[in-house]
Amino acid sequence: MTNHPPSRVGRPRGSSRMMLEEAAAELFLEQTYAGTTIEQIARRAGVSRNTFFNYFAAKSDLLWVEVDAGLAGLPAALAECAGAAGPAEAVSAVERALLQISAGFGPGHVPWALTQSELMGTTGELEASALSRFMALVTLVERFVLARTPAGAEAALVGRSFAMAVLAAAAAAAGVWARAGVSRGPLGPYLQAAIAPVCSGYRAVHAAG
Amino acid sequence: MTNHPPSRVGRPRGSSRMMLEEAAAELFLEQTYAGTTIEQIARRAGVSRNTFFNYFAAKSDLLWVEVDAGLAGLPAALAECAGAAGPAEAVSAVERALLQISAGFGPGHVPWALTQSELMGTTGELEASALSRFMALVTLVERFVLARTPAGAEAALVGRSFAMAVLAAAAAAAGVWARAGVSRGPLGPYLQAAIAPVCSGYRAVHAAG
DNA sequence: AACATTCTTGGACCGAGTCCAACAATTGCA
DNA sequence: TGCAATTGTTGGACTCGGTCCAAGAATGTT
Repeated sequence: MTNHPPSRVGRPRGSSRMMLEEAAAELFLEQTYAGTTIEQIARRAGVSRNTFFNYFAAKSDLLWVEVDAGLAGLPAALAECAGAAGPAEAVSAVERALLQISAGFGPGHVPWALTQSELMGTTGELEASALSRFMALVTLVERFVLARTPAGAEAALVGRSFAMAVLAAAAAAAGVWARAGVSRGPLGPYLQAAIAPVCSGYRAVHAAG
Repeated sequence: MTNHPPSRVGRPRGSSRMMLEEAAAELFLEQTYAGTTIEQIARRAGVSRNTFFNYFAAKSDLLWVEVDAGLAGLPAALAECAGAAGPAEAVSAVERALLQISAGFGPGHVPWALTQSELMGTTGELEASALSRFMALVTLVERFVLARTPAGAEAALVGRSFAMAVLAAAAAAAGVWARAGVSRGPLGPYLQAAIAPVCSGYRAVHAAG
């Protein structure tokens, strides 16, 4: 990725990023997310508070490192299905792409954002960070579908509502999966059960329309 | 509601609440939401900053007064359809209840939260307030549906994902409607087109399952 | 009049996030 | 070897949303 050939001008970055993530993980376990301040995280990582903002734009970003990494594959997964011609095929492509992404999440490591989601509502930062990620995915999916939908009176509305509905269902699946405890298997089946009805519903609309 | 018979003990409230709303409305028009501080709102309303928090728990509450008022009717609208027996009927009841609520939103007054929704992402408070409201509705709808669903392996997952999907589609409809400009008619048709596919998709699952 | 109750207010405080100006560490070039 | 240019790090000051508390103001009750 950002694998600069070892010669780069300027002062090299410290090994701070991973240390910040680890320090945060420890502190979140000890004190919960809301109970730890950026100052504490930075200090435990042996770094100044300002350096923290050099690596993360917001405290809440720490909760989403794993999720963001997994979701970064969505554009590529969608591009693989770029051949999809009509709107119904586009819906199916989105369905497949989401399932493919979910394969990256095993029962072992559950992202912070999901485990601490029960504390959502107390802080508000969590909600904010969650929704901003959600909306980014929405525009991605929406664009993919609209590019494969003939223009029509309701095309924009249906495209956007499908994007939001299918991603909301996916989020629901992730939440239930995370709360399922140790017995949870892979995320895939949860996701499948959650989004299939949405997808088939919108496929029917496109087939009829 | 809080219609105390005129005699009540203690110092009476000033007429502050409406003045705060009006002051905020003016300032949001002049300076946008993010550009105005609570201090300014309070001062224009002729009230101290602390008094503001006596009426609103957060600055973002000001964006949702109309929406909250409209959405307050959802429990009642659902209760009207409480006779619904099975899960498929419950889905239809939710669909009807949402449409009934939407009748309260005409083309004239569009809530602040929707008009300023394009600025979402800059502040974060907006996202947080939006998601917390969304999740409140989710648990409402989820409970309504689950109470009418026979227990089963996937019942919880399907119930929650339906709730989130249908409300996400509804939110999409509200967003598109708000952005439609002066030519927008009533919200109802938008909502109808957005949530119908979701509802029919989940109805099919329940009919088959 | 004294009192309980409720609203209002000022002030102090916290934490997230921004901005800026200094400083440190490195590469590249004379 | 020394001198830029570049980039990361740091401290400090600042803004703003939100919380907390203690004092005061305005009412009803006894």
